Amino acid sequence: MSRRVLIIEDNHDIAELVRLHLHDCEAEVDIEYSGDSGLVQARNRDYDLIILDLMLPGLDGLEVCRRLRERRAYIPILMLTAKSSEPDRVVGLEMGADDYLTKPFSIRELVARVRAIFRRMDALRSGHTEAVHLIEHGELRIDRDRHSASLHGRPLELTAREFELLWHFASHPGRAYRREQLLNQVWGAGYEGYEHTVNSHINRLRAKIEDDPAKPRYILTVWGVGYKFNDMARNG
Amino acid sequence: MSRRVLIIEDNHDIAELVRLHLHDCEAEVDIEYSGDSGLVQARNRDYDLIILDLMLPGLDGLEVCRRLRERRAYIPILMLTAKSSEPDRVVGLEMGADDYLTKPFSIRELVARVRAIFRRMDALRSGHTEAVHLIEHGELRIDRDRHSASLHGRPLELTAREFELLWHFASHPGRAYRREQLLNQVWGAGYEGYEHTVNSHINRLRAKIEDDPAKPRYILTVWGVGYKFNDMARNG
DNA sequence: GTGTGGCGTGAGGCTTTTGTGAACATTCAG
DNA sequence: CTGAATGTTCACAAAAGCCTCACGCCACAC
Repeated sequence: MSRRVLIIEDNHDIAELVRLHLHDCEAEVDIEYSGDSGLVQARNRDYDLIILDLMLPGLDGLEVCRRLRERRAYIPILMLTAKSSEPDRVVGLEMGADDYLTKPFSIRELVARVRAIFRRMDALRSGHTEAVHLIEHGELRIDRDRHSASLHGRPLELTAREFELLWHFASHPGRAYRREQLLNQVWGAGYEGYEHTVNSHINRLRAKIEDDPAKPRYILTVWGVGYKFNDMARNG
Repeated sequence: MSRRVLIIEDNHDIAELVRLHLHDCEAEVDIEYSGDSGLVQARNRDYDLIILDLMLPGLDGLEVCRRLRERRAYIPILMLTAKSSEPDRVVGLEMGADDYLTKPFSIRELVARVRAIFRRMDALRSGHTEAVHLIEHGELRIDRDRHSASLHGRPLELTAREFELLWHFASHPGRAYRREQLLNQVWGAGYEGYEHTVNSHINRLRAKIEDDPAKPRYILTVWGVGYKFNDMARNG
């Protein structure tokens, strides 16, 4: 559960159906049944996505969208509605929606579109620090231009994959990644393979950069989740 | 602001129609008529958007998408195709498309979707992307990205399940949950198990976050109902 | 062809987590 | 005060998750 989704939808069955399926993409889902409460909740917490019905009791869906867009922080909005005419779709998109899906909808397509939005957010978020070309953490130096790394001043013999993995971790110290995310972000979106593959590479990487691979100082295991790069200033 | 769009589409009429209308949103448009040349061109210049037909001479559209996605730089891709079935759409989106529009299409809707993509890229590029996944209640701090929590500044050693449970509670302070709800929302919909399991985890969680587990300040018991996160307690 | 290094997968063994049972404690109604 | 219902604590075995090592495949260089 690494994403947060808010569903604003007065039809309980649809809302529950969507919640159920979004669980599969590791999303934590809240539901609000009216426009007013939806707007309040959306402003109350930070969501990664809002799925918005247009015909709502209380505040109209378009109005909810407009008010959300007044704020600075950008939140993706997916409109899910029975208003299926072309002008409706255009208005919805112009009003600030990222995507527009009409009822009746295929739940699999909805999930696919939600995943597309998550993927994009991930890619752009991690691309943000891409301008940096040299990272130093304690005795560890990683140079993107030279595509090389060194520890205690001694060069490390890393393979391409190991380097990418290490770079990805070191670019976002402290942040925990699940194996699925790593496969997407280091191996490339749409990579089909076992999550166990990640273990293996972590294992080889640790053998090269950790003094004692059994007690790693750099790449830490987050049990039941995945791995993260240690950002605590713990020398030893 | 000038945008650069690449249209990869073998039907000259459609390509020209789209080019014509995208001029309205100040876009500079290139056209390639085959998959191979499209891929080369896409890698050759920096585009803000690629509009991709799927049924192409030479390299297949899906293959073009896949190869583009291998690269680190993220380019939005809008698939525009006659393949209109639900499985086709799902495959296209899973393959890395940002949007999927089927022929015949409304040119106004296409333009609206393109503008939505531009708007989003602008917003994300200007840095308003960071949804902070952090909750603080008094001395309790919970960080979703780091998948860690701390109390009085000291880190807590929580297991994955404990963390999810705490996060769920802290996300909705004051709200009481029945055990059945918690099993559904934290363990996942459709989880089969005893409600007593929740007790056990609450017990372990309290042992870690409460100064005196017998008199909890954070996670309170609601007799005959379940548990709730205390939203009153501020000072100890 | 042949050799080499990198990579993904499989299997076994180990550690941590978690669900469950049982005993004990608390609340509440009458 | 008593008893039933509900909640808490603790221990333990099963399950899940992780680490390691080794094997075979593939791409590339020679």
